[in-house]
Amino acid sequence: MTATALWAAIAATLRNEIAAGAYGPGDRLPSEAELARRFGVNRHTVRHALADLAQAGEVRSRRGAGVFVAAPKADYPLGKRVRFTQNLLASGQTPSRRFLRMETRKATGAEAQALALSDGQDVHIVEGLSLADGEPLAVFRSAFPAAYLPRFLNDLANTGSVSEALTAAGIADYVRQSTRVSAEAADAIAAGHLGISTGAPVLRTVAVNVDAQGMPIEFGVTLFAGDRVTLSVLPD
Amino acid sequence: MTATALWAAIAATLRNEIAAGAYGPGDRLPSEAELARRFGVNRHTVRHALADLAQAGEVRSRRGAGVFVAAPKADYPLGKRVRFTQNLLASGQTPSRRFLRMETRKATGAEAQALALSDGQDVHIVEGLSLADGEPLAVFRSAFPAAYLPRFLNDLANTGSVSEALTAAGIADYVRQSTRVSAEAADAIAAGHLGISTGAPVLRTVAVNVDAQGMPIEFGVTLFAGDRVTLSVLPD
DNA sequence: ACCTATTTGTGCGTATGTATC
DNA sequence: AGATACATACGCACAAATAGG
Repeated sequence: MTATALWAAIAATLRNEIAAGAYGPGDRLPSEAELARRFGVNRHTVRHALADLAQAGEVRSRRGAGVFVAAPKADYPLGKRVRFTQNLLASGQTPSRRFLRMETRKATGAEAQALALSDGQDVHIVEGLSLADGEPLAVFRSAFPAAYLPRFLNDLANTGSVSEALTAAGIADYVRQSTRVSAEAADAIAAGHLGISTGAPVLRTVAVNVDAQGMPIEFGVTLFAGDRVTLSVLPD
Repeated sequence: MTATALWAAIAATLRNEIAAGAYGPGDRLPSEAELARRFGVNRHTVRHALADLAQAGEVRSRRGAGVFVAAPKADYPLGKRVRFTQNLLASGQTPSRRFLRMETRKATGAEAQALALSDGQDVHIVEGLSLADGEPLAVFRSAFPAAYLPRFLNDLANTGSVSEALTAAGIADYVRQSTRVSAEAADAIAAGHLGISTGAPVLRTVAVNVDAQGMPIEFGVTLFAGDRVTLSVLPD
């Protein structure tokens, strides 16, 4: 009597080895024939195990080429703090940002409401991409109240970091006030930026971040590539 | 060269016949041997097709018994006083729940890990729909540790409320330990339940809830219709 | 441009185990 | 207890896609 099927044991072994880093994302696993020899089983048994991994999205097979470890979804915590860079560094990925557009203009209705601005006030708009290991993860557009942050765009252009630009303006810390998450199909523009196909699922987050005094500092809309990101909601 | 694989053609044929009503929910399909004779293929080829249906949740096989059509879109047991207190909805809608399936079985690896169970322990499985104003919002599957909640399914069936069933087991309060949110395309099953088209974006949440002592009580996966739901993440 | 070895995909046949009826 | 039905596993063969020389 076997408590667990052979193929299940092999699948578990491969999962452990992938988790342990024996095979990294993008690496090719040994061929089915090799694995069959190694485990002393028939190739079909290995295939059953690999099918289990593939169904869970952990590997991807290409006929004629091999079976490759899939890139893990970046886990993006939605805690109190907003720290894109630290989040990704913690998961072993190298984050980067590419700014696509910066400008100062009058706030739209939604922006003014979210930032508690009166009508006709200016906001700094920053649009760009967030990348992990060079792969686009998300496209964002954020609005900051210009009256409170007169030199924000200059500082941002110089440092390339939102956090540093805010620090330069005397805002040492800012936290998430609210975030709404929804799913939608990517339009052509978002798809182009994220390198996915139009209609592919994306996560939309709409967030308001405030400083230590509760003053709204940032109103941001972010679209995450659905196949590359998981948002984690964790109690603080 | 076959444009489509034999097993894929057989899977498509079976899907059509199920959709056409040749086999209704709960009905048993012809045995693998019969299907193999009918299609003039090896039994393994039929199994490949059936595995495809099973993976999509359209059929469910029971060793020794047969393969049965799943997805009773029709009604199922239902308690009346359903208390679905979720802060996910804009006010003014009347929430309800419809339970599709309840059973007790051995925990899968993921379930055991999330609930901190040792191998081979039983879990109660509850599947169902969450609705607002009669419109399906989400389809969920939750696992509860059977050892700690021996009478849970009875209580749930009697009360129709997860909260009340947990209260009856002495668990006055349980809180979210972690929730992960991702976006994906709806498969045929989820699309059918949610009344959306296959491939439409859905929100997947994977949550672990714990009791006051930190004991994992519920491991739940929920798929929300992307165009009907926004999840709000608010600091406590 | 072509060939070849490698690798995954499909399909068949057989045998045995195990759960259900 | 026996028959039925699904689950697992092995072996063989060929097709199709890929990669490299």
